[in-house]
Formats: sequence, C-alpha cells, structure tokens
Amino acid sequence: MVKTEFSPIADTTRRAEIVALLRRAILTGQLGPGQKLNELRISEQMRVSRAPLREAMRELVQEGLLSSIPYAGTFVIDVTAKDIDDAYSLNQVLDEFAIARTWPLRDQRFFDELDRRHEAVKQATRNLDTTRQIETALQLHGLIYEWADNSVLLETWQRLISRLQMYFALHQHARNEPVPAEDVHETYVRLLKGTDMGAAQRHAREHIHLDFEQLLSYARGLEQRPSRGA
Amino acid sequence: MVKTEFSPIADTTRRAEIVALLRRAILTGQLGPGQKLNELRISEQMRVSRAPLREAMRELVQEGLLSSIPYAGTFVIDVTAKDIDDAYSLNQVLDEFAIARTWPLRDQRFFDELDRRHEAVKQATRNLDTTRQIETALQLHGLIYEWADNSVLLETWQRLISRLQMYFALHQHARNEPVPAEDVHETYVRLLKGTDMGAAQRHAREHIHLDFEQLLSYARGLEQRPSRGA
DNA sequence: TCTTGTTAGATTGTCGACAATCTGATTGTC
DNA sequence: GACAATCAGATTGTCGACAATCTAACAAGA
Repeated sequence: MVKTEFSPIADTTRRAEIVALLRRAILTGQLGPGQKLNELRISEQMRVSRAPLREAMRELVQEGLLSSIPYAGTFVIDVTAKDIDDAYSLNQVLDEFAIARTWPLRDQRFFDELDRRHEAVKQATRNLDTTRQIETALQLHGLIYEWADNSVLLETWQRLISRLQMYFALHQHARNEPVPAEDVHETYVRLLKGTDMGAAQRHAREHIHLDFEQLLSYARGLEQRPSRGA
Repeated sequence: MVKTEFSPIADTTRRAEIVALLRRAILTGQLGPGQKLNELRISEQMRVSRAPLREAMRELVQEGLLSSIPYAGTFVIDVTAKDIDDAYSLNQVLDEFAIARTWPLRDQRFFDELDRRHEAVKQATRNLDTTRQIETALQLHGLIYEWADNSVLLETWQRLISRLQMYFALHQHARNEPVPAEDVHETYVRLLKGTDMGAAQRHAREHIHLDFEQLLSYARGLEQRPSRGA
C-alpha cells in the first residue's frame, strides 16, 4: 500500500469564494479604508444573492478587516497610526516566541522552504510587482510561524498580518515608486540557518523596523487630512 | 457642560443576540466539544429564521469556537491537549508583554478596578458558583490586557481566552467538586500593585501553571476515549 | 460476502421578497 | 432665517421557499 497524500479539495461554496474576493480587494487596496460596502451593488456585481455575501462579510468582520454597525453598514477598517504601532510591537514579541519555538524544529525541509520563499521575494522584486512583493515577503516571514507547531500562534499571526498587509499595500500605493532592489532579507535568512538563536531574534526585531517606520509616518500623514472612502 | 459618559446602546439585531446565546452555551459546556449544531432545530427553538442564525455561526467560526465543513455541518471545536498546551505557552508570552505595557500606566483607577475584580472572584468562590468563578478569574486576569492600551493585544487575548474558558468550564463540569476555597489570586494582585515588575511577570507565569497542569491531564484523559457530541 | 449503484430523507447552501431602520430633503411653523 | 415634524428613498435585517449536497439504507451483481 503506497502512502497517498491528498490535499483537501477546495471549498466549493460561493461564500468561500466571496470571502477570498473581498479579502483580496481589501489587501490590495482596491477597497480603501473607511469605504462602505453596499450589499446590493456588490451582490449584483458578483451575480450572487445577498445571503452568502452577508455571511462572507461577517467572517471578514471577525477577521478584523471590516467593521459593521447595525443598520448603518459595513466598512473597511480605518488605518490609524496607533493600530500600526500596536500591531508592530506585538509582532516583535510574537516573532521572538516563534523563532524560539521553531529553532529546535529546523531541518533540511525547513531550509529548503526558506530558500524557496526567499527566491519568490527576489523574483517579485525583479518583476517590480509591489503587491506580490509584499505578499511574498510576508510569506517568507511567516515560515517561522508555520514551523513553530503552535496552531494558536499561527492563527494569531495570520490575523495580525492580514491587517499589516493592508497597511503595507496602502503605503506602496501611495508612494508608487520602485521598491528597493537590494535584497533586504539576505541576513534574515542567513541567521535563521545559523546557530545563534539570540542573533536571529535580535535581527528579526530590526529587520522590519525600517519598513514600520516608513509605514508609521505615512499613517500619521493620513490622519492629518482624513479622506473618507473612495 | 458636564462630561457625559454614555455607553453604546445595545445591539438590537437578532444576530447579535444569537451570537451571545450560542457563545454562552458553548462556554458553559451546555454545548459540548464536537457536537453538531442543527440549523433548523436551533432556529426553531430560538423562533428565528436561519439567516441570522447562520450569520451568527459564521462569526463564532471566525472566533474559533465553532468549526464548519461545507455541506456537512458546523460543530463545536474539539479539545485537544495540544491546543491547550499551545494556548498556554502563548498566554505566558502575552502575559509578560501585557504586564510590561501596563506597568507604567498603573494609577489609582487601576488599583481600584483590580480590587473590584478580585472581590468578584472571592464572591463567586464563596457562592460555590464554579462557572462564575472561572468567568471572574479570567476577568481579573484580563485587566492587564485592557489596561495595556494595545487594541490588537486585547483582541488577541480575548480570542485566546474564550477558548480557555471553554476548556476550564469543561474541566470543572467533569470534576464537579467544590473549587479551592483559599484565595489563589492574593499574591498576583499584591505584586501588580508593587514596584517589582519582573516579580509580577514571573509570578504570572506560575500563577496559572497549576490550573493548566490539571487541565492538561484532563484533556489527555479525554483523548483516550473520545466521546463525540452529546 | 464484498463491492458497487440507487434512492429517499435530512441538512446545508442560496435565492428573491418583505419588514425595519436610517438618511436626507422637504415642508410647515415660529 | 432657524428649527422641528414629516416623508420618500435607499439600505440593512429577516423571512420562507427552493436547489445542491451529503448520509445511510437498501438492492443488485460479482
């Protein structure tokens, strides 16, 4: 008997597809912060009734990407500088924990996957695809969470990251300039392969520090002259 | 002009009430792990149509209390020893972080609220109300998260804790014996009022350690002979 | 006996219509 | 003109019915 490895088949409900569509629209900035989601219009555009759409929106509300006010509407969450700062500081703590948990579990498969994701970032960078670059960079960063063998931690990080991805996408959208060509993840990958866990943890803190600083100043700028919706 | 302090008025949608009802049923053990939620039956019992019920269930799925399989059903999540262990280890890290953040923000109002919640636990203990005892103990513990002024952290903790509360409730249900009468939170409260932050952090780790150990052995016992549903 | 195909019942997913609520403009009054 | 009452339109919340899918029992054939 050969050991078969089947992955679970795709969700075939409209609801699941709607969730994916909406999430993507938010994370890429297609739907801006504060924007209201009109149920009737969206359901007509997607050729779907409002029932699965509303269920999908409820999921995204709990996921933290939307916020809903009864009888008023459902909106894309607003970006405040404090939110980013909060997420950033928590992310530092989680990073440290994730690295500590992953450290003794590293093996060849881990290193291979690390390289693969690193390569994906470089690929996106070469192609000047900023959206994909953010996506791949977060996936590279997320490996330590997937490897840490702690489902609650992984889930927590994914919730955190979906918001950060939205922020980063907004930022890039606004600046609309070519992304840094040099490989900023080189050291990160190298340290994760090394033997000094403390060094890896320390670097992780600073690794994303610069990006966050830029993001923060951008968000602070937004708050001076808030533009509602789109 | 007097500074008015109005709390937001209650959500008046059926959906919100259904969420509250279901959550309570799960956290008190009225709905056991693995149990399937029949939409038609529940909607009839609540005198509500399936639409708001399904939306409510979608929220609880994202909250981590339910899990859903398309066309198969929605179930109360299963309790595994690993889940508890994962949640416990993450909770330690978060506790440390929350205390560090709260520390410089402590003031008289903090101390008062601390005493108030401590008193609530003692009250529930005197009344031998185990469910309420768990609830109040978690609320006491949650003060450092509410005070830490980090919305993402608070949200993370609340997700974590709703599951832990379910575990604890199950545990108590199973053992069904009078809860410890002595005041195990005395030291915790005293240290949070003191000047040695490190001591408070260290104690927080051990504070819940014993409870978790009991919980873990209980969960491990469950996994030997899994009883599905109720 | 084991496997495969069929079918009836139950349950979940989706739809279109109606009810409840909010928003903004309009009207009337002082 | 300022302000409150009213009303029409738009939008969200809820309902009941239908479609799609799953489950389990049963029958047919090797």
